[in-house]
Amino acid sequence: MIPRQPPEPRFKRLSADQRAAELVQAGLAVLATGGITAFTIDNICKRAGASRGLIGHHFGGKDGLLAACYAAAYAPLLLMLQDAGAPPALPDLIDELFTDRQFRREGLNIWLALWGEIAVNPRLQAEHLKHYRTYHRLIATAIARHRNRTAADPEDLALATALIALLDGIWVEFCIAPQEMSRDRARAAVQTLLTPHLGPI
Amino acid sequence: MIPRQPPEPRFKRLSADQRAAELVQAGLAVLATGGITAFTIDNICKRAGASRGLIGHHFGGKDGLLAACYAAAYAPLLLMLQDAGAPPALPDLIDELFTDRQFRREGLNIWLALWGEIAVNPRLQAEHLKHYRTYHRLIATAIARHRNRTAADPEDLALATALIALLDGIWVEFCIAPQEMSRDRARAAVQTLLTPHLGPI
DNA sequence: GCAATTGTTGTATGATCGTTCAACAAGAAA
DNA sequence: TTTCTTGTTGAACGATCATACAACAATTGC
Repeated sequence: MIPRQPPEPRFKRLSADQRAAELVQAGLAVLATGGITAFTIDNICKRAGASRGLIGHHFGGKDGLLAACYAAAYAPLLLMLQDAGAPPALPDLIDELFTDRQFRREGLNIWLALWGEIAVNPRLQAEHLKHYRTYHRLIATAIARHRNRTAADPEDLALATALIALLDGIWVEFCIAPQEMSRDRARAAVQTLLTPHLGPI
Repeated sequence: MIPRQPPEPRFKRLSADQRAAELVQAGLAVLATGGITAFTIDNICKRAGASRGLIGHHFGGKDGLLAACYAAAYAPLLLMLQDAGAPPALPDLIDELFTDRQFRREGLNIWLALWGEIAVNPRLQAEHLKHYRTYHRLIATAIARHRNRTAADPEDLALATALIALLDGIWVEFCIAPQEMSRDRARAAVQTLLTPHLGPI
């Protein structure tokens, strides 16, 4: 008599939150690797090791997952800016942006993939605005603190706008021409343009 | 007797160069409107008023057309920087970047669409490098001239790198959140960050 | 006019796309 | 155990994708 094994489960059953998180991670990985054109149901589900019906079930469709991926792309940045309740000191903040954790092609590629889509997709544009405003306010606060102000004045807000744009552009160049925009050059660009306004950082 | 009209030609026959140019223009229009995901044979040929076989015939396939579109996207910028044999004076150059001709969402959207693709497409990356180096050299030359130098020194090159990144980032923000990055704010950002190095512009 | 050239058309093809949904099964509750 | 809830599967569907190519026709050269 062969002892009967309990049959191997055909799939693993996750909580809705867990499964959603795995699909988002897979979506981000696909965006980083192949850009927005690789963001397909097949690619994502294969990467996540899940079946094709799940994206519809958990996100209502591909667009829903894309919006969730956008929020997830912002998460590490906002977390770093908020994890102590307030943004870190500006020099620390900038240091962090050039660590291996933040300054990685695999991570930054995601922004390029998403920006091209946000520019022509009103729903994602609305989604973006919320995250951007939080992000901008936190950067402006860090700048104001660095100047020993308690609240950000218009000058701080304008400088935050400029710094955000500069970082975006650095990420673009780093992703499309790494030979020309090394981490050192990127850092030097930020130093050079900010020092006259904020002192040596 | 009805006088026999010469039959209406069923299509207009263009020279290879003309047709190629029309397809490139249609491709750019599609990128500006719908991003890289709208860059399909059907969309492009419909926009160009041509049949679907032509992209294969003139460019060998969609990838060939995309590379041609990338070169065409750079053309207005490089033309502006070279049309007098040398780049314009730096203040004029920056003024031009904020005219209606250059600072338009329809035009700048094209960059966002392409960047997301270049980041994950080695062939386009190689294509990009050529154009970028020309672009960078011209900007650096304009900066050197503005400082009364005959040739660009390392400081000029670094500042050119920073300025290019800043412009890229401004274009990104302007395309994905026009409410937050108006033309005036964009201009102010460039002024604020460059003035300490180049004097009032 | 006539033949050669070459730009153009549009269908056929097979692959892949996003979505839907009925059947299923894993785990929780009874 | 049995029932119930709900996460999961995967096939089916119609739409759309890029490409190939044989037939065609506008123009050029003669």
